Amino acid sequence: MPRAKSHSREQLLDSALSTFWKTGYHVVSMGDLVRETGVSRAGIYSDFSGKQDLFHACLDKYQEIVVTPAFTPVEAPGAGLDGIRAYLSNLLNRFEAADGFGIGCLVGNTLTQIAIEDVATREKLLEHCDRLTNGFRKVLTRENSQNETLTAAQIDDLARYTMISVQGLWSYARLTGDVAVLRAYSDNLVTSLEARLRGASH
Amino acid sequence: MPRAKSHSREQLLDSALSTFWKTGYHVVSMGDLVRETGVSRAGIYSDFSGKQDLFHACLDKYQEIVVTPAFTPVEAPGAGLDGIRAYLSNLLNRFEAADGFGIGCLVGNTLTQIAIEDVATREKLLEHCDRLTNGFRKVLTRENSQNETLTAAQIDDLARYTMISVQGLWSYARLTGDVAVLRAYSDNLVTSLEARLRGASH
DNA sequence: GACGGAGAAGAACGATCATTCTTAAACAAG
DNA sequence: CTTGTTTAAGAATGATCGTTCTTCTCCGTC
Repeated sequence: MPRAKSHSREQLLDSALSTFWKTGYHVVSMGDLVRETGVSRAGIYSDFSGKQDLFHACLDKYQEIVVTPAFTPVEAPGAGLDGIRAYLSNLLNRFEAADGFGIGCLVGNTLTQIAIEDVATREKLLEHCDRLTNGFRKVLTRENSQNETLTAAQIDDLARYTMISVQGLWSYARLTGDVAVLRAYSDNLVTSLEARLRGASH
Repeated sequence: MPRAKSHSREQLLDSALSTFWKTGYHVVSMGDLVRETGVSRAGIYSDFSGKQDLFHACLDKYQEIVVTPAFTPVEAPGAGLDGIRAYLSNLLNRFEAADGFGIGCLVGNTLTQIAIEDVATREKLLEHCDRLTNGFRKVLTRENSQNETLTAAQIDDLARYTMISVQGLWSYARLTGDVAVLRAYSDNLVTSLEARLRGASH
């Protein structure tokens, strides 16, 4: 009968995820991961084929334990603009609780760290962005269905606009510790969505 | 009499800048820099005390040869929203000319790459963000002076909103090769500024 | 032509990287 | 307790990192 593993793959992933998230893929060394996760080198290599494999697993874990819970208000059936407000508000609350400079979004951080040629990683990042865009699109489509102020193409652009703006928010969150600035940004974003849906361009 | 240097410090900086910009600080090795710049290791170390010193000089050079020319329409005396439009349009044209995935903004890329503790670099990035914010604030203040639709504090927030949105734009530019998506984002950004200045929140 | 000094080139260095391998401890089965 | 198997731990490895140093070439001067 095989011995039970002394370390949990899930705990390893949790710990590695937060290390990659905070510090970035290239700066994190296997030695760092051994120290942070408490799992030996052999333990890590028995579960993953290498650093990149572990990182890709962390990207999946990030979707599971960070994005999915945070994005629930947007992806919930029947969600409206309030869902987007709740999503942003939750993220800002967590930023505030962290007390200090933010670590941004793992996906956004990775975006600027990976090589142009790394198509496997890029694919994962695109999936994340599409997920956000799709969530926003559903909400905006629903909000637009009453007045039909905007065309489907405009809703499409506005959904991507929201997604990219969120990327900007988390990017800048790495630079500032001032949650008020981020809240002001978030408020302005929601305000501009409201204005567009109300038909402010006419 | 000292011999003339065979390499130009400016050309070295130009070449190093584009290498850092494309690939990122940590991934670029001194060997890469020697190959890309055509300057020997000794040549580089005679002009700069090390990799980080060279990188900081590249950040300055970036301001000089990238940000300043691109941002002229916004910083020009008397510039209005058209200045912001021209600024965004110029950047997108350059993106399109590059033909492929964008390399984003060196400052935005660096944001997610540096360690939280690297205060010297962080300071330089903050300066850049403040410069953008100040430029946008002047334009928005001017546009707002006619109707006084917004308070000074609101203009402040809107200026930062614009700056952060631009960060998001360049962040996502690393992921997509589709300039139409970026143009749509840029259009939406300007539209939302117009709407706010017109007083769409009432 | 000979000499002196400065710059270019890249070999050399210690440190550290991701990965592999060796070794020993820990547990189930008999 | 003994044996067999599987894991954990960290030493070993080759590659590569940023940096330094040596070597050689080049050029102005006498």
